[in-house]
Amino acid sequence: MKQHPKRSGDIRERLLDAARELFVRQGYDATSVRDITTRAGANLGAITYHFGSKEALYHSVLASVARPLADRVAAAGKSAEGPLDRIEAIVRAFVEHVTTQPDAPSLLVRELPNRRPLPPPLAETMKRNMGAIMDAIVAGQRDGSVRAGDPLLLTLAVASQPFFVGVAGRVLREVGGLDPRDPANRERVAHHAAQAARAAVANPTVT
Amino acid sequence: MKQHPKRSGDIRERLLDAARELFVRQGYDATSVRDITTRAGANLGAITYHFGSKEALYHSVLASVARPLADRVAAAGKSAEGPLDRIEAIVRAFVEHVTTQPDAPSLLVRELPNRRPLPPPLAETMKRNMGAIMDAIVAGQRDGSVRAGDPLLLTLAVASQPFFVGVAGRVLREVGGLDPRDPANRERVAHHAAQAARAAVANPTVT
DNA sequence: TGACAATTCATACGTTCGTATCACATCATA
DNA sequence: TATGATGTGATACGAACGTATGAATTGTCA
Repeated sequence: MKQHPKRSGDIRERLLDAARELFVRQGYDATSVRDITTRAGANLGAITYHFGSKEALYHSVLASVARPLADRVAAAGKSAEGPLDRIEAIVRAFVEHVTTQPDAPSLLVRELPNRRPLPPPLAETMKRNMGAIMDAIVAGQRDGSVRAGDPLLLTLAVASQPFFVGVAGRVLREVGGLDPRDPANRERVAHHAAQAARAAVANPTVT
Repeated sequence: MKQHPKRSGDIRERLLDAARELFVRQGYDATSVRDITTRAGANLGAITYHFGSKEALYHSVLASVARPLADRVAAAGKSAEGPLDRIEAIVRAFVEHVTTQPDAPSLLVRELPNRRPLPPPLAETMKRNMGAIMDAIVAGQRDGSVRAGDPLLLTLAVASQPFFVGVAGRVLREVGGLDPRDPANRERVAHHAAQAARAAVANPTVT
């Protein structure tokens, strides 16, 4: 395991952690390399040394956050049998991931309105997640369990649920006094989002 | 109409417009007062003079963008009769507003992950919009047209639809080649989101 | 028209930013 | 233990930032 001559992974990891927390909370521009290195207990030059630049560190953070989410969603998409159950499983996995770790949607959501192209790790995750959902939608339309309509729009209707939960968790907390990170509530929120997603795309003439 | 001794509203308006466009596209931090004043054809000091500070200008922009959306949604919430129709009308109004003018969700979505309190204009609009939806939900639960469940979570399921359309318009365009700003598609997207929202909260035992 | 307030302008100030520089410490290997 | 690569540290640099300042201009009333 010791590829590096020294055990250099230490500060590198701490930089990644500190950067993730700060980027999530304040965004890229509002977070200075001094903020990050101070919080990581590292020297000012550490980011340049380990990552080359602030932006490269940012992309590393994105990758470290987005990849696990996409993996988990992809796994959920393969677990269940029927298309509707698959959709529900995907949404549940998404919500559970996102309520324990809202980093990915927070970061993604800051990038979406930008004009610039999405950073590659985010774009890839987005594609994988929406692809998993759309596959289930198309399969469901074939066997009649999902109602007719543009698969892309139906996918959006499904994806919006868990995504919004991740981003609007703060609203739930402030307006409704309901913290989706609390394990007691998490199951309820996940169940609810999954049900809503299922109902939104299920074929009414069958259900 | 001329409250101001001079017709000073000219540059002031241009500053608001330029700032809105840039804040939407790049966010607050990535937009400098020099960007704004240059684009508005104004002097560097114009923002300080007319608004006092960059942040005050930002809040003015937020108010000018968020207020019309909340007004439109509130009006839509009063137009229809039954709770489900009201929900559908709200979502339609929301989507139509947001596809022609995605500024409000773009700005809001950048603020949501922040730790700091929401800027007042955004918080107020958020409250008004979610309140309008929740009113309809509660009414629908009373008359049985909306299924049982936490009204807050059902509200979230509804609000996520139009909101996500506003934010993910870019994704629709890039992944699916479907531009929701195109009037031809707008109606389809609005209809679709409204249907999805209705299906997500409708009482299945009745429908 | 003359005077005064409102506005626009050019420019300066102090701060913070990301990165570069180069000296120093640490450790594996010979 | 000498050596050389790897990592860490203190500090410097130039650029960009938001705002302040005071002069020049503009427009409106007496």
